[in-house]
Amino acid sequence: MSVSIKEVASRAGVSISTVSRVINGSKNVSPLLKVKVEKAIAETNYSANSIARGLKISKTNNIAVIITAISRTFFTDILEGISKEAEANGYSVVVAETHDSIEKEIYLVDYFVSQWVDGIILASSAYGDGLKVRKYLDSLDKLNKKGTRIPVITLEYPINNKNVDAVTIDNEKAAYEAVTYLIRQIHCKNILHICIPFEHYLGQKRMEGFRRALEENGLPFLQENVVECDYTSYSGYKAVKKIAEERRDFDGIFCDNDQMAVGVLKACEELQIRIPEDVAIMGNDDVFVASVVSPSLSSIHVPKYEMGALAMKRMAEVLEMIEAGKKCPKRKVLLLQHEIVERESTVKDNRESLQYLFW
Amino acid sequence: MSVSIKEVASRAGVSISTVSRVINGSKNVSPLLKVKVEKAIAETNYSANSIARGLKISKTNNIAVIITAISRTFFTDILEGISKEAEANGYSVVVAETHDSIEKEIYLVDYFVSQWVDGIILASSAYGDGLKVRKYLDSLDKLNKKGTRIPVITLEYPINNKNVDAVTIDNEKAAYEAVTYLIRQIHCKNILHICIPFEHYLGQKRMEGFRRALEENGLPFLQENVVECDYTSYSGYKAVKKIAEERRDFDGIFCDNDQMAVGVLKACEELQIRIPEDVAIMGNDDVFVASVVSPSLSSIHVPKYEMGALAMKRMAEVLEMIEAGKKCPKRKVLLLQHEIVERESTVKDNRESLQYLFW
DNA sequence: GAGAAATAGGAAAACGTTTTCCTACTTGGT
DNA sequence: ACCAAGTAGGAAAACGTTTTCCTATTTCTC
Repeated sequence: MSVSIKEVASRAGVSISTVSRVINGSKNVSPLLKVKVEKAIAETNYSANSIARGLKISKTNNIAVIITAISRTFFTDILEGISKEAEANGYSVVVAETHDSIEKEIYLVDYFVSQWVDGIILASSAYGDGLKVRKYLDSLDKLNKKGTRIPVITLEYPINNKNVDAVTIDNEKAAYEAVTYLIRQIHCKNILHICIPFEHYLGQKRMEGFRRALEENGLPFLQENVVECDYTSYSGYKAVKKIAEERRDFDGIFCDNDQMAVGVLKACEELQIRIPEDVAIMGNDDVFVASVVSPSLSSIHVPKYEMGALAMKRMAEVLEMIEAGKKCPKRKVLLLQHEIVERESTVKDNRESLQYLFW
Repeated sequence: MSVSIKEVASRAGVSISTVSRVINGSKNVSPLLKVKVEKAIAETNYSANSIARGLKISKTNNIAVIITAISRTFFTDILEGISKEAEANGYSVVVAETHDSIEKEIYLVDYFVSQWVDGIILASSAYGDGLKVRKYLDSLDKLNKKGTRIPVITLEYPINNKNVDAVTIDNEKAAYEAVTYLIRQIHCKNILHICIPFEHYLGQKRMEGFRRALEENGLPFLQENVVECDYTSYSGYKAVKKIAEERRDFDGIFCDNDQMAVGVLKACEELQIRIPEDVAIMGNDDVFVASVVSPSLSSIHVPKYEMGALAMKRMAEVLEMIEAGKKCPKRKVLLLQHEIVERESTVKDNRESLQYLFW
C-alpha cells in the first residue's frame, strides 16, 4: 500500500477532510493550511488512490473499446484516434477483442459494465442472425435502465436506440460513388460486387449503393454479379477464380473491403488479367496495405483515425453533460466524409507518391 | 447505480456476508441458503462491483501496456499477444502510447501506479540521454519500494533491476546471423548498416552483431558504412541517396528495422539499382509490410505475438505468486527465437506464397 | 457593539465489497 | 447426557476516498 490521505493529514496536522479539499481545490481552506498540506503531499509523494475515489464518486475514468481484432489495421487506426483523444480528456482506454463473435461482444459489454467503465465504444460491428442481434441490442438496452447510464457510441453501425450515438460515414453513398466512378471515369460496363456477408448492416448499405449506381447509369443489375464473401482475402481470391472458370465477362470489380480486393488482385495476376487495362478494381476502407500492394489499390478512403477521435470526443462531451446533471443528451449520428482515392488498380501509371514512406 | 449486494441479501433474506460467501465460494454456507442466494442473484442480475472489490482486496485486474504507438504494426502484434493471454487469465488491458517520449513514459508509469493497475508491461523501449534514462529507471524503482510491489515486464529492453522481468530475442545474435547470411549466402563484400539511433539499447546490440559478423568473416569494419537514422522510412531513403551521391560502393544493406528498409528499397528503385542483383537488402522485425512490399523484403522474423503472449503469461504467473504470499519471484530474462526469412530482396524470384492473403 | 451572515475546518457517514470476530447451534465422543 | 469441537451465519470493521453535517470562529451591517 502506498501512502494514504490519512498519513498526509497527520503529517500536515490537519484532518483528512482538509487534505481532500486541497486536492480537489474545494472552498474553505485557508492559505496557511493549504501550503502545509501541499508540502506534506510533496514530501510523501502522495497521489490519491483512484479506486477509492472511483468508489465514492462512481467514476473510473476508463473507457472500454471493443473491436474485432487489434491486428486489423482498420480498427487499429480507429483505436489510435480514440487513444489520442482519450488522453487529451483524461481517460484511459481499455481494449478488448471480439474476433467477430457476437456472443463475445455481448459478454464484453456486460463485463465492462460490471467493471464500471465510464463509457463504451463499440468499433466492432457485431452481426449475426436476427435472434442474436436482438439479444445483442437488449444487452445494450440494459445499460440504460434506471440508474445505470453508461453511454455507448458505435462506429460504422448506427443502432436504432435513443441512447446510442454513432459515428460513421455514409456507406450507401460511398458505394454509390465508387461504382459511379468505375462507370463514368473508367467506363466499366460489367461490374462485379464482392461483398461482405449479406446479413451485415454495412453489407446491405453498400449493396444499395451499388445497385443505385447501376440503375442511375442505365446499367442492368445482375444478381449473379454479386458474390457474398467473408472479409478475407482468400474469399475474394476464390470468388474471382470461380467466375473466371465460368467464363463470365467483367471489366470492373467493386470490393466491400481492401482485404478481399487484395485477394482479387492475386487471382487476376494468376489469370493473367491485366489491371487496370482489362479489369479495374476498387477496394473499400483504404487500409494501409492498399497503398503498398502492387498494383496499388484504388479505394474509398475512410477517415478511420478521425472516426475514433470523434467518437471519443463525443464520449467525453456526453460524459461531461451527464456529470453536470443535464438529462441524457439526445442521440446523434455523426457523419464523416469519405473520399475516393485513385491508384494503379483503376488508373495506369498512377503510382503514388512517397506518402506512405513517412511513418 | 446498479443493484448492490445489499439488495440481493435482503431479497434472499440473508446477510450480505452470506451473499459474499456464496459469490466467492467460501466455506460455511448451507446448501439451502446457497440456492436462495443464487436465485436472488439470478433474479436481480447482480454482478459484484469490481471497484468496491478492488478497493477491499487491492486488485483491479487491470494490466497497463505502454507502447510507443498503436499504429506501428510491430507493437500492434505484441499488443494482440498480450490481449489474448490477458483474457485467458482474467485481466483487462489498458493501453497507452508514449510516441517515443521518455518523459511521457515516466509519467505514464506514475499514472498507472496511481490507478492501481496490477502490473505494467513496457513494450516501449524508452531511451534518451543518460540523465533521462537514470530518471526513468528511478521511476521504475519506486514501484518496488516498501509496500507497493507492482510487477513490471519489459519487452526487447532488459533493464538491470532485480524486480523487472524482460522478454526479448537475442538482438546481437540476430544481427550477427543476418549479416553473416548476407556474407556467406549472398556473397556480399561491402555491407552498409542503416541504424536506429545509437543511444538506443537495441541499436547498440545490433551494431555489436554487425561488427562481429564482419570480423569473423574477415571483412573490414568501416565506420563510414554505418549510418545513424531515425526509424522512419524516409531516413533510410535519404541515407542511401546520400551514399550513392558520394559514389561509394556497396552490395548489401542491413537495416535495423523494416520501415527504414522500405525507404532503402525506394531509394534503390529511383537510383536504378537492381535488387537483389546489384544490392541485397535485409530488414529487421519482419513486420507485415515486409511481405507485401515489392520486391518483398527479407528480414529477421521476431515472434512479436509470442513475445506479447509470453510477457502477459509471465505477468499472470508473477501476480499469482505474489498473491499466494510467496516472496517476490526472481527476475528472469525470457529469450525467444528469431528466424531469418528470405524474400525477394536477397534472393531473386523468391516470391512468397499466398500466406499473407489469409487474414 | 450586537446580531446576522459567512467562512474554516473537523467528525463522521457513505460508497460496495471482503473478512474478521462473535455467537449460537450442531455434531460427536465418552 | 455432557462437554469439546466444529459449523453456520450475522454484525461490524476495514479499504481510501468525498461530502455532508455541524460547530466555532471571523467578518459584516446598521
